[in-house]
Amino acid sequence: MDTKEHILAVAQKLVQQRGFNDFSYADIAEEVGIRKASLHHHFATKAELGVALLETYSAQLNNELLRISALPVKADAKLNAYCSLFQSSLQAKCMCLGGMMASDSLTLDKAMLPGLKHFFDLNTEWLAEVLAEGKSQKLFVLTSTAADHARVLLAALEGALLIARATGDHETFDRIVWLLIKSITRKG
Amino acid sequence: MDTKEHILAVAQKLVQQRGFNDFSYADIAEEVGIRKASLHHHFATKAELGVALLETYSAQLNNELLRISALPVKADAKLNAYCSLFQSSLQAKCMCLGGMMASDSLTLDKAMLPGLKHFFDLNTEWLAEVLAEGKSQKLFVLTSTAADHARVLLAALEGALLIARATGDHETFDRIVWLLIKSITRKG
DNA sequence: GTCTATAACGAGATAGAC
DNA sequence: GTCTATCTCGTTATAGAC
Repeated sequence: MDTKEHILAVAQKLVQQRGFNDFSYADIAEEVGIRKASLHHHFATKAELGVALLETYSAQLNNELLRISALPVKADAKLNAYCSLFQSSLQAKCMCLGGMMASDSLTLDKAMLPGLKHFFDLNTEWLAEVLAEGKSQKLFVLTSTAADHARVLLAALEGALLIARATGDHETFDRIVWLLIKSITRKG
Repeated sequence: MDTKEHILAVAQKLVQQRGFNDFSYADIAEEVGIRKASLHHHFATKAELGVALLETYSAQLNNELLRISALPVKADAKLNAYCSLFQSSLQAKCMCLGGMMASDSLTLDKAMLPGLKHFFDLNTEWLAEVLAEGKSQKLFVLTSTAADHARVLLAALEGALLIARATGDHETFDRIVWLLIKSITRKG
């Protein structure tokens, strides 16, 4: 891993833990093992770093979604795998980077906002596909469009992660995920 | 309104817009019309201010919930009124103070965490009551306990507010609320 | 590409006069 | 209860040597 990737990895973790405005170049520099002035060679401004973080995070998500889509399983298992991504984040006491950036949205450089919107679109579009797949496999029963159910799922998972991480109540998170899946699963 | 209340009102709005760590005593002082040193007379430290903010926000919510509970309407209308609280927040480009504090949770003074947990409990307990009421009125069909559905509703509303405020997509927020309510509403 | 050094600013907090 | 003045520290960012 080269220095630029190392910086991005460290900064990503810091955003997910503290938020975009609550860590400094000094924090990154210490963990990467270089001086903070050197960071500006790779990312001239913090806004530039933020844009790059959103890009790489969306790319990481896309890789995960492609991996899940390629699994030789039905749609219900794919949805479970997607929810597991949030569960893993909670176990690491990390918020989703997109959700964290969203909470900071009013203070972010405007250059970061398109990348943020793109991240949420990536999630809902993939979810809508999996929901439609599950519907045609007679696994899911949807009471509205797949796109609407995708929006509800993403919002509920982001919210559940947000709350559970703050309260430390992992059981509540698991119950929310369970009920979300159950509520669209065909009975019997 | 005395000075202390004025400070709390201004600080609350700033938290809901920017987060607890992204505004300063200088911001409050300017809007209240006093010097920032004077703020320390009312709230010696920012953590003290944070604890007070959570207390007053929970008290405000409690007043709203009591008002809604006292309305001469059925449970479905009460649930609608609750969702409208989030809708109003979105229109003001404000996050829920609890949700915002939750995103900052790893950086908050530990004295603030019990008040934060209490805020979420207040929401879910009231929601569970209204859901149980609606079930006995044959308005709602629940596939799990009222408490579980309450958790899903709160998480989804917090998440929907978080995302919609960042993307500017108010229509998506409305569709999420509509589907959440529809999914527990008895058909016919 | 990394370094030392520093600029320029804003943060929370305190002392002490009025 | 509010003020002026100040302290100490941390922030992003830049200049210029190596």
